[in-house]
Amino acid sequence: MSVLSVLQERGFIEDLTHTQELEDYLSNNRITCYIGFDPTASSLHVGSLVCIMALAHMQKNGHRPIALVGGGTGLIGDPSGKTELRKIITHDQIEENKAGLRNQLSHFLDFSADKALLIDNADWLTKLEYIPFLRDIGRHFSVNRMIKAESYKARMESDDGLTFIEFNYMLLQAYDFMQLAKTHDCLLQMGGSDQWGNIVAGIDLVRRTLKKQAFGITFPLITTASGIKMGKTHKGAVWLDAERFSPYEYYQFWVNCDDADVVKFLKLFTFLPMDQIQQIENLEGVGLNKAKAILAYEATKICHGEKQARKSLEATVCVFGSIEIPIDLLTASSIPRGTHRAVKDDSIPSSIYKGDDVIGSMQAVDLFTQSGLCRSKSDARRLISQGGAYINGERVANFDRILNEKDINGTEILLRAGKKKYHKIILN
RNA sequence: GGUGGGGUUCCCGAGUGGUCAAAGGGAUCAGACUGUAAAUCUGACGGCUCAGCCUUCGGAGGUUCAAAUCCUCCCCCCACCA
Repeated sequence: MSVLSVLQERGFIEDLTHTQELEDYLSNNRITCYIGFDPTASSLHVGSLVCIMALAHMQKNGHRPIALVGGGTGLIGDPSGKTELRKIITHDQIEENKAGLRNQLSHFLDFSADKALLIDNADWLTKLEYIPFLRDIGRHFSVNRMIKAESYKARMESDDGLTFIEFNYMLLQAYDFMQLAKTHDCLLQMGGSDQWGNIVAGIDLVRRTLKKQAFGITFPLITTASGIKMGKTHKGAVWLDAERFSPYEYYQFWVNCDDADVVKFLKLFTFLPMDQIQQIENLEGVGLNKAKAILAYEATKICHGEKQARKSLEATVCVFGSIEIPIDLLTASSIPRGTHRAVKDDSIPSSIYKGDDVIGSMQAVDLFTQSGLCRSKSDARRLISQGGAYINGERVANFDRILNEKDINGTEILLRAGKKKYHKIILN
C-alpha cells in the first residue's frame, strides 16, 4: 500500500496533481517531499499538525520529508486565503523561532542520518538579486493568471487590497520548490489547501526551468464539527510547545473535542491502524468518551512522549473522576487498560505561597487572581458571584472571605474556576 | 498629488453634545441541563479600595458646565482620479 492510499484513507487529501503519475512515483521510488512552515511564532500549533503528521507518514513509509522553514518568506507574509496583511517580523525573531520549530518537529520526525531535513529558505532567498530574479524567474509568471488565482481572491476583493510584497509571495514559494528540486531532488510539495496556488506555481516553474515533472498534494482545512477552524481555545492557539501549553492542557484539548470529530481526529492525529478506528465509527454517547481518552492519550504521546501522556491521564482522572479503558477498544493504543482511579497528582498547575501570607489574611478574590485563574480582580469577583469558584470543591460564597485553616488540605489548597480549570496552592 | 469615505471596547458593527463603559451580533466566561460532548436556556463580559470612583471610542491639542460625538493639527486605511 502506498503512502498515497494511507493518506487518502486517513482523510489527509484535499486535492492532488497528476494522480496516476504521482501514485507511480510514490510507489516506485524513495522520494523526497517538503512542506513549508512559517516561523512567525516560536512554536507550532495544532493548526500545523495535519502537515506534520503527513510528513511523519511519509517518513514511516520510507520517504524523506523536508520541513522547510520560511526564514526568508516569513519576512514577507503569505497572503493566501487571508483577508488581512500579516505582520512582518524581524530576522532575530525568526532565528529564535526556528530553533523552537526544530525541537518540536523532532518529536514527530526522525532527523537522524538525514532521514528528515530541516532547511531554511533564507539560505537562498536572502541572497537573491532583484534584476536576475525578475529576468530568470519573473518571466515565467503571468500576472493575468496570478490575479485570477483563488489564493489572492479574498484579498483582491477586500477593501484592504493586496500589497506588491505579498503579491510576490507566490514567486518566492515557487522558487523554493525549484531550489529543493534542484538541490535535493525534491519533487513533491504538500501543504494546506490554501497553498494550492503556490504549489501549482512551483510545479510550473520546476517544469519550465528544470524540465522535470513535480507534484503537489494539499490537505483540507480541518474544522471542528461546529465549523470553526480547529485549534483555538480560550487560551488562544493550542501550541505544541510544552512550555506554552502544558501536556495536560494538550490532553484536555483533545478530550474536549466534539463527538462528531473523534473518528476524524483519530485518523488524522494518531497512528492507530485504520481497521481499528473503523470499528468504533458507530460508537455513540458516553462510550465515545473512552475513545476520546485514547485520542487524547495518543496525541499527547506523539507530541510530548508516553510519560507525559500517562501523567495527563492520571491528572485527568484525579480531576474528573475515574475512567475505565476496555481491553478491546483500539487495541493498538498503548494507553494503560483497566480502571484508572485518582492517585496523587502533580500535573495540576500550582504555585507556592507562604502560609502566613494566605491563611487569615488573603481574600478569596485575591487568591483566584494571583493564581492566574482569573485575569483581573473584577474577573475573580464576577466568577465568585456567579458561583463558579471553588476552594477544595466547595463553592465560594463571598468574594471577600478570608482564607482560614479549614481551607488547607494537608499543605495544599485546591482552587477551581468553572468546571475545568484548576490551580493548586502549596503552602510552606 | 487631488477628491471623497473611513479609523469605536477581543472581532464585526451602531452611536453625531448630556439619559454612553457606549445598541446589536459573534467570540469568550459562569450557572442550569449533560457525558469534561453538542444543542438549549439564564447571567456576565474595561479597571478598581465596586450601590461609588477611575481609564477608554486612531494621536495631540482646543471649545463647552458637559465630547466617541464640535473645532484645529497630525498619523493610518480605503475608493476614484492623476
